[in-house]
Amino acid sequence: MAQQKKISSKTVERMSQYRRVLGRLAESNATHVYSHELAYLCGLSAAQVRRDLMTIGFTGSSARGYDVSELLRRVSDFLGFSRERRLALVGIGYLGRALLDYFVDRNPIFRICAAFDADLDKVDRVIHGVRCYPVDKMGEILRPLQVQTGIITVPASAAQQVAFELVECGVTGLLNFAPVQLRVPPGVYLENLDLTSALEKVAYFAGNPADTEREMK
Amino acid sequence: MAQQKKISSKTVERMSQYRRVLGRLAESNATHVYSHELAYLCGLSAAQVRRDLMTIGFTGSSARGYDVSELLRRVSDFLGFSRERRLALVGIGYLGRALLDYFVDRNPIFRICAAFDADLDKVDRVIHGVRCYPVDKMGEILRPLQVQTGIITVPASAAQQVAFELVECGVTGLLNFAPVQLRVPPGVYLENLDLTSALEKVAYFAGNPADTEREMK
DNA sequence: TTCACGCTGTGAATTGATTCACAGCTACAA
DNA sequence: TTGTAGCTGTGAATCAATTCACAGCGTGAA
Ligand SMILES: NC(=O)c1ccc[n+]([C@@H]2O[C@H](COP(=O)([O-])OP(=O)(O)OC[C@H]3O[C@@H](n4cnc5c(N)ncnc54)[C@H](O)[C@@H]3O)[C@@H](O)[C@H]2O)c1
Ligand SMILES: NC(=O)c1ccc[n+]([C@@H]2O[C@H](COP(=O)([O-])OP(=O)(O)OC[C@H]3O[C@@H](n4cnc5c(N)ncnc54)[C@H](O)[C@@H]3O)[C@@H](O)[C@H]2O)c1
Repeated sequence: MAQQKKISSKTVERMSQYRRVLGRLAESNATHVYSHELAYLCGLSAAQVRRDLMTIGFTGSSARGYDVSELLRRVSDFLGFSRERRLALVGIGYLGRALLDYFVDRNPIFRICAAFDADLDKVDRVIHGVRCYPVDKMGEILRPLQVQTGIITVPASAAQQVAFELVECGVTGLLNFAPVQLRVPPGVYLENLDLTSALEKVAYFAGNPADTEREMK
Repeated sequence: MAQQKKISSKTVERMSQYRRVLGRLAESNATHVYSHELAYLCGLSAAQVRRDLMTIGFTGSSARGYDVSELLRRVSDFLGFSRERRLALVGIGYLGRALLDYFVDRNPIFRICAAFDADLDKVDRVIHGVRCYPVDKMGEILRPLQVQTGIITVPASAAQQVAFELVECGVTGLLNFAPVQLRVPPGVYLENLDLTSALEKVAYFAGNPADTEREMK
């Protein structure tokens, strides 16, 4: 079950994109895709796609390309869609609620199963279909469910404490939206999604068209 | 006023982070920072910080490090905080509202000045302090204000059309949250923020601790 | 049955980003 | 005044990601 080669985070991210467009292709009854088609739909190069599929050992046919449904299954397996994955969200503010609304019921085996907030007005009810608990119930709820992934949408001042508690509860992957650099023990994966930096970056290039050049990833 | 060397998008993103932590440092009355301190606060290496500051030609003192307020001013200038920047948001759903709530009034010279939606129930009022207009008023509103940056938070099915319209209105930088690969003409900067991929990536590494290894960027 | 086209799989090359490593400087201590 | 510890600025080295380029194959056409 061990991974032979190490998989880069970029590759995993692209797998998620492949999965999405393969889903659409499957819905439109396409049976095969060429690497250049998949690439186009994802905004990548054909060589990139072939390289990625190589890393998960998927192989296509030289004349017909890749079998859509087979590849979809393979990519889904790779991403862990074969067994249920449970996620938790902490911080039911504007952003937390947007995420709950979006992700709940979107995929039954990849689901946010609990939300937490320090504000007692927001807890002990169901928001967008997810049970909301006070933060001090975290361990009690998360441990038995073996939740592995946590989403942090609390203010920056509370984020480190929340991260620490989530890790204590057995979470090994964190998606952090708070604008602070969190410290996590080795073995815990941390991904920061910094909306402010992203926006300032876009504004920078919008205002400096000379730099935009070939910056179109 | 032209950029001599090309600036990478990664560097710009880090500039935004530097700006944030420099702001905090200034508030706490720190007068100087060493590259390794700034690096620690941003989760980067000291060499990286020095390299970045080199690209904007900022230079510190070998014994006291960098002057906080001077560097803050310099980085802010670099990012374009010296003149007002106007942004527009299209799609006043959950995510759009979260962004409006967060970015409005946070910085008066870097501001979302208009929001648009196709749903007539959502327009012609003020949400979180921002005027909301019907989509067909886009040109009329954006052109005179010289809005350069657009945020797209509409459903995937509408995103390409919205992107096209924004570009028509003179926008040269787009931050897209919709899970589709948009096509924009050369010279327009496009940044995709794909929350689903980000989440699936975290879930992947949460479930494959072996791969987490040195993946801690 | 044979041919030719256009695709895949993949080493090798390239490009880009990050880190190393160290010369040179500066403030402070003695 | 001199010594020194610890920092910056930066060329060179390394490491990571992407692209090139092409051998080899499978399919459909003739
Ligand atoms: N909304 C955005 O567009 C946006 C943009 C950039 C960054 N962010 C960051 O994302 C995070 C969330 O943003 P938001 O707009 O949803 O904020 P918000 O203020 O609307 O929500 C924060 C929520 O966290 C809860 N909370 C506070 N302390 C807590 C604790 N210790 N434990 C559990 N819950 C706690 C609050 O009760 C609140 O419900 C913030 O860190 C913010 O800086 C948001
Ligand atoms: N909310 C999340 O957490 C999340 C996660 C992943 C991806 N996304 C993506 O972000 C985007 C926005 O998500 P959301 O949850 O806010 O969606 P939402 O459905 O709550 O809001 C979409 C808004 O866009 C408006 N709209 C629809 N067509 C339009 C058009 N042609 N012109 C202008 N406005 C139009 C709708 O009236 C609505 O107000 C979607 O593309 C979604 O896939 C959101």
